[in-house]
Amino acid sequence: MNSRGGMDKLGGHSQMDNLNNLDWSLLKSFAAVGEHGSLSAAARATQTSQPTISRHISTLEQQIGLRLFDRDINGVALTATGEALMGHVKDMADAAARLSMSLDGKTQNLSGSVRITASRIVATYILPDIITALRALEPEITLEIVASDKTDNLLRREADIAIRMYRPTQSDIIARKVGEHAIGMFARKDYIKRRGMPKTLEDMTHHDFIGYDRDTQIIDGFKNGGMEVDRTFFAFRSDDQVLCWKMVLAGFGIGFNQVKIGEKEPDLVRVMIAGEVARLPIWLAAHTELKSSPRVRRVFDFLAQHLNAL
Amino acid sequence: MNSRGGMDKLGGHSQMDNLNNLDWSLLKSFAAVGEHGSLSAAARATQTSQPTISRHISTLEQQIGLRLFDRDINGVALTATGEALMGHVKDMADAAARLSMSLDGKTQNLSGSVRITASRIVATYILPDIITALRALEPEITLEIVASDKTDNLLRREADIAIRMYRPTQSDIIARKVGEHAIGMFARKDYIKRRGMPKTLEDMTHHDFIGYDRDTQIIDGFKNGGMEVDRTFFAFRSDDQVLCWKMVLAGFGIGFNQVKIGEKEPDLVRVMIAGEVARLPIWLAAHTELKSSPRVRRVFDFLAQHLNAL
DNA sequence: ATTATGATATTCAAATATGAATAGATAAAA
DNA sequence: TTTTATCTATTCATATTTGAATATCATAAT
Repeated sequence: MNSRGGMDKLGGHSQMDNLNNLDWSLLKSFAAVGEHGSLSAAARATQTSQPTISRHISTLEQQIGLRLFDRDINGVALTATGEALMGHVKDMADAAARLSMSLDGKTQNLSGSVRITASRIVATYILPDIITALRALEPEITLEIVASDKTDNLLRREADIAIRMYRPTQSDIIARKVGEHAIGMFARKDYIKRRGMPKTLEDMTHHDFIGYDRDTQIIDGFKNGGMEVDRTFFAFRSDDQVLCWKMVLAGFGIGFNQVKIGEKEPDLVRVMIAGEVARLPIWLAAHTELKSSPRVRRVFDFLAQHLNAL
Repeated sequence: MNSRGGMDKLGGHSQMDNLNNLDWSLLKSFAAVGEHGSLSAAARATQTSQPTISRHISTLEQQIGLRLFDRDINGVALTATGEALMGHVKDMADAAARLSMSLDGKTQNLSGSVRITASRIVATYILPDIITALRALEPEITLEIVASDKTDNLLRREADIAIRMYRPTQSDIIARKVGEHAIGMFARKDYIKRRGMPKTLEDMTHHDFIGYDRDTQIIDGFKNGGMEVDRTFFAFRSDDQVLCWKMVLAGFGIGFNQVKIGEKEPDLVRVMIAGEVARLPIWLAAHTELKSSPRVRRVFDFLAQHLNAL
């Protein structure tokens, strides 16, 4: 088209015309760059190429006559202007995500993919069996698991279904509590042989514990059991739950995990002092718009049923 | 690009990919068609061409696998699906409009155009003098007047500034009451010569009145003056205020208008029975995002000052 | 009957946008 | 130091998109 070129001619309201009639494709690229932090990442996310994104941003900046990003070699950073405008573009992206989800509910077939987000522990030790069973029943459904301990954004459809260990709070979300997992203490058999099996709370002070850095659930569990501990109580700390579990499997000391997971490991033995350390609720969450998608609903219900059975 | 073509191949989640990564240009066209009611009108509004819009809609429908519009020879009508999705697309359009307005505030020069919406009466009889004066002071500013008795949508930037005879209620709007206009009765001199000048409320029942069809302000004014009338009291009714005024100028009977306007007509004479018939407030309104636009602010303040002086 | 108007779909030459390849530049890793 | 991995910008042949022109149909006005 030649309308863009035509705007360049001199005239009182040429700029006004441009501002009022921006190309939404450029805005989409702008949103993607703002969200992913680099032109390349935005290109990957939008399934285009980096030169395309680069030109889109340049064109947009030229049309509005303002710089949106400071470029340097490491990537791009929003200018103050870009920051101010990003809010509006994000609103557009949110609406687009809702559209996409609503759309999904209108295609009345099961085939397609469903993206599930879960903590790395759950994704690694619990989901494989469940989704294998589901896949056998529903071969039309492709499953994708995002194993991440950060909170994914269901409102943006970073995932279709989230499995969480706390009550979801975002609005526009349907959530269902599907069960609870007991948390227990485990150690490798040879570690216990070497250091002895603790029988009382007092015994525990002579052992090496593996715990989480910022997550206070374990500490709270001890408190409920009648033992005051703080972060320094742990000989090893990390917020990477899988790493913590690997430390237990390596025989470093006593660590924590869901009872069902620990009991599956033949090399480990459960350390029982005062029953369960804690009980974690299991919540399933999905976006409201997706409740009419038969595919997502099928997976949601299946997960609810099987997580409950544990 | 070839990514669109690539989506057509068979595969479990080919559709999913499409839905999640829609082309925002197509959505813009969809929004425009939904808003303007025809492909051609949408093409005019988006400054593209009708074939482009037609293809955009077709492509979008093909990608999502659902029909959005029923076409017939008179134009297009949203399907149930289209209706459901239109809400989300409108959200995008609203966000885009806010972006555009916010953007306007960031270009720190006065040049550009400002669109003012006002009733046809105000646009015809009051604004010309004011904007002529403004234009002399600010030659960089281009002014555009949308003379319309329907309520324009400031949230969508159908206008930058609205002059209204009632308190604006939309949110995200800044409004300022800038004055009041007295409403009086006027008739052509030869009509009065022929039919006599009414002196009392009683006299008025022997005259032909020109009034509005649905607008009850005049009727309310009579009520306040102590005279109960209803719609049938008027010998001629129309909601087109300019047409009503033309009827007065043609000598059909006694009509209503702002005193300042009526007094300017040499052929007319004011009919005074119980003082003013009514007082109408004058409000100026603009979108909050525009308060930082120097151009719009300049016009807003100028209008406030000069409408107040009347 | 006839014309004028306004709607959408289709065709095709021309304008435009795209991505693979490449260059250049930095930071981290070996 | 060299290598590797990431960035962004640019080039250019190619694929895509665009709009003027046109066809076709329905309705309104003359």
